[in-house]
Amino acid sequence: MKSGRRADFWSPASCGEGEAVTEKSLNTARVYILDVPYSADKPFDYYIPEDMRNRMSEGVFVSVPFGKGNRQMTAVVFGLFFSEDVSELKAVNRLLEAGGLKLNAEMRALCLFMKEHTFCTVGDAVHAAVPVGALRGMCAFYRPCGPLTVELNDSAKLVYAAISDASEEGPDAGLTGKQLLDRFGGEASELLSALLSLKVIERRYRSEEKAGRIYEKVYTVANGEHSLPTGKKQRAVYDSVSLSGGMSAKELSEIYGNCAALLKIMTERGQLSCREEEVYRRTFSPKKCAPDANLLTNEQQRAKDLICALCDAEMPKAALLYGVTGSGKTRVMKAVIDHVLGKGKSVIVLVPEIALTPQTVGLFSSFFGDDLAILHSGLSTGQRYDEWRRIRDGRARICVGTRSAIFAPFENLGLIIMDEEQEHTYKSDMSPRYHARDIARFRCKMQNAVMLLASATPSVESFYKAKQGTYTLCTLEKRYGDAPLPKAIICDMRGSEDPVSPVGQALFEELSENLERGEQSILFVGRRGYNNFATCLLCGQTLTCTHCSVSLTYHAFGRYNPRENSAAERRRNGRMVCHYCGYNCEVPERCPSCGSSLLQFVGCGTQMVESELQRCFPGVPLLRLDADTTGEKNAFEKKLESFRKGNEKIMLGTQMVTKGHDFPDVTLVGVISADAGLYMDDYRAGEHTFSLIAQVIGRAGRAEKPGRAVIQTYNPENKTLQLAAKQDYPAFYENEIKLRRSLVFPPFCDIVVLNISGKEEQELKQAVRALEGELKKAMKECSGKFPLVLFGPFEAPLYRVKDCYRMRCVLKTKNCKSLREMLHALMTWFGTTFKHKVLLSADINPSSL
DNA sequence: AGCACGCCGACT
DNA sequence: GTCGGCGTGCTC
Repeated sequence: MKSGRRADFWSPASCGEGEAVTEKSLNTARVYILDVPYSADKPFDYYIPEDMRNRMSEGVFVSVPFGKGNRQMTAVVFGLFFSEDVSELKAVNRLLEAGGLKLNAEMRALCLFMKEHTFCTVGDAVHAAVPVGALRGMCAFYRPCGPLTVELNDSAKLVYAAISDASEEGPDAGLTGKQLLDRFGGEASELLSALLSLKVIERRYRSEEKAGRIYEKVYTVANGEHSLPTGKKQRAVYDSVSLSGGMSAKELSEIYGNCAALLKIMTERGQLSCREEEVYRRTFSPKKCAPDANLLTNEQQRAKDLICALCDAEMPKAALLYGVTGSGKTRVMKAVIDHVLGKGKSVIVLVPEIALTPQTVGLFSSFFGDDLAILHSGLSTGQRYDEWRRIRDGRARICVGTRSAIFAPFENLGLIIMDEEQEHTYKSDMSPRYHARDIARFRCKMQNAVMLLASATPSVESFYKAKQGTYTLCTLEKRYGDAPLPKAIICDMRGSEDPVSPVGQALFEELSENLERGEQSILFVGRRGYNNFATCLLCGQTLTCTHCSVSLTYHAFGRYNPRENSAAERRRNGRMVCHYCGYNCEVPERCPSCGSSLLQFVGCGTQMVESELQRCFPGVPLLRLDADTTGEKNAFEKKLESFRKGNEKIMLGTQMVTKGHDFPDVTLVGVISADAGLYMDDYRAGEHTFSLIAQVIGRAGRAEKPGRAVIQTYNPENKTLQLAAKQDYPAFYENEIKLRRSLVFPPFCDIVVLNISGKEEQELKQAVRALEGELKKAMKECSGKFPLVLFGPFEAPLYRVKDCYRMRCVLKTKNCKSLREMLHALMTWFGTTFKHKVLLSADINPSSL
């Protein structure tokens, strides 16, 4: 372990790797137990039975007895050492060796780092870093130990026979405890332990079926001397096998039809030899194509050289590749990846969402073929496990994926790329609440690799670091082929002639023009569904979810005329849906709080825009892209492909339309309402809006044809919108950083959000009061050590979600060791005081407030 | 999280 | 005088 060993987690005297204690045998394991609550998440020491010592090493998984009831818990060995007195220690129960799962020094250090920085347990960190397929793959099964030597009674004989039969199938075959129970009922467990103690059968571990491995017969030309086959088909098969250096039975049958018998004969004759080889479930078919000349412009070449020089330094470095949309960031990235792979190192490429992986994968698989692995949460357990193992076993050298791919088990990382670095999806909002960027920095430090952030609209924090020189700044200013930036019009909707229509006059004219010219358009809508919400004109109440304190959104079943705005009409045509918990109900006829029938539907979502476009442009094929229409697998890619082919002339949708590949025929982009995110009570609202608008506009006119953009707003004088329309990031940044400095927001401080949630409102309030007291006490003790300002406690912006009430405290502070220690103590205290009735979580610099 | 220890109320 | 409530604290 290079670093990461801390006095608070390790007692320095007793932690010995290569220390003098190796003279004596390492009889003690220091482990972290998985699945314990935060307050019990600390190292525990266990005695290692002698017969286990030679197989024991740091990073292995073990099963240990824990607590008064000696429950069997899975644990990870973090240290091995010698103890004089082991009388107080319990013994490790068994080693969990199945699947060869082991956490190397880097991963162990990373888990401790995550514990310290995100206030999760080591177990949470391990679960984040290791795919479930590998973790839960510890499934016990029973096999006979050699020939039977003792007399058994009748029922024992039956059980033994069943186990023996099943084990014939292969080295990993046998019967599991559950299978035995199913077959022999309750007495099975007694018989089982009797047979085990007689050493008639043994217990072994293997991967569970679902995440297990798949094997295939692979044929190669036999080594020894042999006659060549004479038959025509045999000869053809033989030649194929010989030329390819090895083919699976499946591949051969695809070419030659059923040839199982033939293969068997040829193997028996000694012409071919057959071995079982593992096949990995792949998520895409790699197609390697001829290396592309990859000509870079001067500017791109300079950026590439700069980043490659960083990579060659073999030091932990970070760079920010900032380039306007269409400046060829991908080309630079590809060139740098080639350089790093050329040095024999591995690469991780992170993309912000699953929907974007197919594009990136498509692009990269054509370059890197089988060297590419994919990791994201959309894969099945088995697929993810297989891809993960391909990386670990050195069969893949580049990994593309979403946030969790940052844990790809490479041991010789040269480069980690984060595309669209500012995206909030890189921050996990479940425990462990890590930011992929922090994990990337940690891994780069451990492996002397380079972290490359890429974006057209970097986060203010990252750009600040680049300006400060913490990150090396590489700028791409020219658009590809010097294509001009789209001409953007800000359209004031306040004086709109038709206040009902979400499509203003300017946008309507531009759309008509584009349709006439046969060119494509993209419209961005802030929200899915139909209307934003329904309000009562009499009492002013808004229809809200019965489980969450959010307004319900009206979703129409099919076509709907926005002008027929009566509740009765809507009742027939749709339902009210909660976007947080999925709750849905009929449209009420009367206001639930005052009983009036004056329910008014306001705001607009994707469905409404779709209806309106159908009304404005009858017969024009439209493509709607939002979470409701991309439910099925691959729907997103299929729809994009269809649009690329020109099947539809107008595409409308949520965030999804803002990213993605270039559509050469798109010359017009419209933002239906740019105001949505502008005035949220989040200090990053401006940054999000800028990034979103700049990205949508960047979709227009990437090829020879110049692009236009229409931004509809009720705040035309807003500076962020004006700068976004001009794609002037530097000016936006200067503006924003001044604001952040004067109001003291990141990067000039760190923000900690303490979330307290519980099902019982009274208990929650009580816990919050206690927390406030404890916090103020801790603050007094810490005063002077680091800056700390407390805001709250107050109700969270979404006070109620899924029947859970949520309160929060916000701290403006500095993320330093003393702060983390204080929070650690606070979390431990809270956990033991309130148990699971009320939950406390700490989130440092959350993605949204 | 579980599980035990422990200190107060309603029963034999 | 005892059975059982769940508050508090520990788990190598």
